[in-house]
Amino acid sequence: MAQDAPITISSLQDLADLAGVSRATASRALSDNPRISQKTRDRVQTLAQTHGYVVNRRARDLRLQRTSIISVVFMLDMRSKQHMSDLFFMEMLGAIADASSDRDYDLLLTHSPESGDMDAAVNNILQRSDGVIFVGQEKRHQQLNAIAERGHPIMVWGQRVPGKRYPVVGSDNFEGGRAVTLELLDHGRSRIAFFGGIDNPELAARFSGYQAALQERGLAFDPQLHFDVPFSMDEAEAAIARLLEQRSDFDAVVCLSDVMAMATIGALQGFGLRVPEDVAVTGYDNISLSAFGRPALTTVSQSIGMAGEALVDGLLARMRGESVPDITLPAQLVVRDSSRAP
Amino acid sequence: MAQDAPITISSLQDLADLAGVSRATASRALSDNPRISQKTRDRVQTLAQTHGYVVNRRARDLRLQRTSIISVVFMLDMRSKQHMSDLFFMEMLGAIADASSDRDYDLLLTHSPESGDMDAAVNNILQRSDGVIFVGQEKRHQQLNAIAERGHPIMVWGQRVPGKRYPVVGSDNFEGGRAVTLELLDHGRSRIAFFGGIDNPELAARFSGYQAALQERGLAFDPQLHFDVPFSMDEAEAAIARLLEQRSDFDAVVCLSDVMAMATIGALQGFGLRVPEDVAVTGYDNISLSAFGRPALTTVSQSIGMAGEALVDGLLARMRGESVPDITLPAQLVVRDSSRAP
DNA sequence: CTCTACCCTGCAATCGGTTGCACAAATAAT
DNA sequence: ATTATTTGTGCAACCGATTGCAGGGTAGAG
Repeated sequence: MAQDAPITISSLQDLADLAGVSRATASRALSDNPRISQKTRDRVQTLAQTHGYVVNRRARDLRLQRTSIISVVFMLDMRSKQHMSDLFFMEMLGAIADASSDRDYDLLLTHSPESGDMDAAVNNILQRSDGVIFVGQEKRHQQLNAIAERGHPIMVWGQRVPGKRYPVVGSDNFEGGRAVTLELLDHGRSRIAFFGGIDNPELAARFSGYQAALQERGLAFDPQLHFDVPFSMDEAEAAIARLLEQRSDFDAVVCLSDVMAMATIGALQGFGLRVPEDVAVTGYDNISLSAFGRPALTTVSQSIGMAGEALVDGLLARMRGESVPDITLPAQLVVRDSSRAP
Repeated sequence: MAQDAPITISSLQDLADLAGVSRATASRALSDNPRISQKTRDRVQTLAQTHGYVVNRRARDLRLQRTSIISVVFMLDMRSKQHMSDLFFMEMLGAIADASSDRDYDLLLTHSPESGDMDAAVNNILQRSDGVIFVGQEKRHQQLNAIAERGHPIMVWGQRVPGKRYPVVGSDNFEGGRAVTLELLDHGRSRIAFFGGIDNPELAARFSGYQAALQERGLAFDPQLHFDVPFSMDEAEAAIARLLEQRSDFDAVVCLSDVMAMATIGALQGFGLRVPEDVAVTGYDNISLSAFGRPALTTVSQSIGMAGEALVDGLLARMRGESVPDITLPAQLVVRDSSRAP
């Protein structure tokens, strides 16, 4: 502590010189290689500490044939306009960023893959990073399979779909859809509409849960009560407004996302209907804003923090060549005012 | 096209062999070095094209003593709980990500710097990247100055403060605060409260704009009408609720963020007041959700896309050693229902 | 006192590029 | 025809690490 370093020490060679050993020994000492005597290891490590030396990652990566970078690709279907601005994606990004940072990997955030040249884009990404996490599988199931079969380490946030060749982390969408529907059914609602497209596996699973809940309580599913509402808020609100002019013979709405639920509440109120007195509304995702709408939103919470860790850990395992089991995280019902009994 | 490559070509050496030149020549040919004959350049480049060869970034970076990485640090003050979940930050992140990706730089997203060890964290970050973009200066002005003086390339999203030694990109917070206040004043409001802490330069500038607007219309500023509301929604709503029990002798509220405005509207409605009939409310940031609340939010739009580009371009210029002027982007008033005339 | 065994440490190649300098071939000048 | 100049390539060092293999020291056995 007392002897402050007169020279700056920026390379392994400098450190080795200072310790009076060779570069090789210094390298081994830093990585606690047992071939180096304990005494030497301690000395080198202490020296590194006090002089604030850290290994140059790029050089190490070059030698070790890797990048220490994980890419994240958000599979946003442009058609459905489920934009980055959807808070759920942002919170997921935060979770993945934290998890990868903890494990000493950098995060490469890639812009949404365009329609056609997905393959080229993916190749580019794979060159720049050691592995890729895809958030959402949308309708790209085939492409994901192709990438996985080419031997590239990937993990996918999404739903287990038959015939998939890649490991998946997802939340229990079926159970989530079921739970939220049962909550409504068991609190006096009986004509429950379902808002949202079900053209990707995750959403389809929530829809199945919704149908299952109806069946469990002895109600028949009425196809008339399912509406394919777009994800983006402006389109959603317009679509719902249009819908309300035609019919409003329901006393509850299950929405596919919190954002959509907020749009729905807006449209309903604009139409003179009270929430939850006239119509109960539920969302999905439990984004941080959902507690503060008027009324506060009943929703389903996905374990985003755990998801981030599972995705990153899974990817690291894949990179080591291990096989990774699918993981289904619990979906937890969060009951708030918007689904109160009428 | 016809002659498909039998061998995979993954290194510059491979490419050189294929072209029948040395590694050095191949390297120069790819970078259009005039010392290499046009004929050779074309041949090598075509070969690289058809075989899908791209240079290994890490190797090049190692040689060129750089990283091709830009770090982004969100200066979130933990005390004020202005969390990542605030959409404004997320949208800013997206803009920076797009801009840096366009310029062929990767983005390193770093977790919020903890209270004390900021210096260590920053050093670490600087080792990993060529430059840093700080979003928000909070009360870290001194630290930013110190970093800039050490010669590290940085750019800051924030407010021009006296004595700063780093280039800043920011929006016209004074004008934004002024415009939104004038809008209220000119539409029948006279007792206008201001919600939010002003303990960082950006927020202070909005507050100044608010005061200036009052003065322009001949009204005195009443300190009683300024409330230091926390940024996080739950705390904000609670604080506002508490406040309303004490006094409600105002007919409008200027809020420091859209999120805060939504909390305010919630609290007001919960208190039986109508928005905008009884109290008008305005936000700031124009996040994508703000158009869909009930009522839709009057707010101030910051040019986030331009900001991302300006920050990245500025940083690249700093990295080249150029000096960079401060940039103030326009703040644009967006009028919606929440500020309609009573 | 010499020989074998074991423990540490260092030499040097390698990862995949970039670039100063030298050199050979082609062209121009005398 | 010989020398000076330009032009196009290649050699080899370098960026900062990791690691197989070989060699120097020391200790224990004979």
